[in-house]
Amino acid sequence: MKENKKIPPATVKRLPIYLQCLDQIDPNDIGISSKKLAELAKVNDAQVRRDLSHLGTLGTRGVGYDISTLRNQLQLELGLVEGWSAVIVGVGNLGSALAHYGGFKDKGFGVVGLFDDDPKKINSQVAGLVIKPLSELEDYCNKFNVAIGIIATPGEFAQNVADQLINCGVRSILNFAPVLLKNVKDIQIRSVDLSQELQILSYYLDRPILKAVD
Amino acid sequence: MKENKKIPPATVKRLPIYLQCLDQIDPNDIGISSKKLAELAKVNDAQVRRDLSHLGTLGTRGVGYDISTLRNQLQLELGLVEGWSAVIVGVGNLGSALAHYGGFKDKGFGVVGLFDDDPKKINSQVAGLVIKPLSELEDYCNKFNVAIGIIATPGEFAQNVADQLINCGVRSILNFAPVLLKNVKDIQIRSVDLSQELQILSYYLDRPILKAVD
DNA sequence: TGAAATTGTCACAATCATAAACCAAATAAT
DNA sequence: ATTATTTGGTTTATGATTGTGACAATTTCA
Repeated sequence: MKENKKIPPATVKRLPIYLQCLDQIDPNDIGISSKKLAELAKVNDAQVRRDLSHLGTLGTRGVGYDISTLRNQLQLELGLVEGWSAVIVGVGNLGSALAHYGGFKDKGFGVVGLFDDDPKKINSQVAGLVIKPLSELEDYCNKFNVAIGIIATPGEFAQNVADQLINCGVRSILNFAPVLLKNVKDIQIRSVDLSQELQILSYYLDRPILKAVD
Repeated sequence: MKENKKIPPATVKRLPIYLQCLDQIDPNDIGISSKKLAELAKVNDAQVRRDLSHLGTLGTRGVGYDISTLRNQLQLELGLVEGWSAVIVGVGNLGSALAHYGGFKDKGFGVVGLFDDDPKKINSQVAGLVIKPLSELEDYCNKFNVAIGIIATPGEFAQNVADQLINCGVRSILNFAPVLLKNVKDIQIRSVDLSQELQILSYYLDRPILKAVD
């Protein structure tokens, strides 16, 4: 399949999973079959082949996929080689946890700034970064060319923070506040609502026969 | 639509959103139309009506939905009135943040225990709870009839912890560790992988024309 | 009574997952 | 070297799930 074609959203969501699976296999292995990868990723093997075919012709018939080629291609397709910079706004418990989270750096993201408007927090350090007031957000975003804003404020401030981020040129937002942010053209927003996840689990708790998805 | 029928997963995922939207509207309002609710939830209004029709005939033609009835029905359907108990395993930065997170209690979930095997953490307090070693997990689960386990350990321990939780009778798991947990029959598992969310955003950063979904 | 508002539901279109059929490459056997 | 076999990529087909437009049915209000 051609590489310039649009990749279906359902596939995009699985690409990071495949990447994760590659990190879990024996580092001595040099190749992997779609069947094996499907097993690790817990999806159908036909799905794996089809998903990967969107990235170009990566596999070798009769052999499988070369692991390092596959990893490179996944990273390339996902833009993980771009070294995107991120800021975290709201340095409470969750924001602080996110600042310490090593998984971001591993995947090529750099948290370059922490912001909070609580005077008690400003100028204190978390995870090696000094917390700044939001008034300095714009300078930071320009200086570091920040592409991603992570919102970990209480719900009531989230929309305002999002507006400010967008205003500063941030094009993608990962929102942990329990509110639905306004949709803005050309701005990517993903929300993670911890309590919603529990609620979905709760639904299926009452109905043990059914299976949750996604 | 009949109430005993299976609700499509895509709908189940939206029910908590509708509930969230109800909390955002003027407390003096007594009713709401599908159009208004759709606007708040950022979905199509036909979708709202169809989703809600799965809960029974709640609305009144020509009028709309009674807010308190709707809220009650959503809470009932999602099992939020059951008062499920949860434990958090892994009290690092993220686990600690989750322990402090108020959104769980608001929705009827109670965090009744924190567990960690780091000797330095055991017996210290976080969010009013004393951290216990995993050896006490089973007693706790029996005593409090724990239904939900929240895993916030590093990836390498997650599968082991999940096995232990299941062994202790926990039927639902919310996993924050960056690993895919084994699928077990009759056990509900949802995973939230922070770095994966960023990776999906990253894909669309390179392609500003497309829009991320979900 | 008639017009406006709004629901519940059907029908259709789009997306998606899975299975099947087919084809290409590599390896093993002769 | 040739052929058979295995592996697996690619394409097509099929069925399931999902989202959305349309509209009859019901209620309110003037």
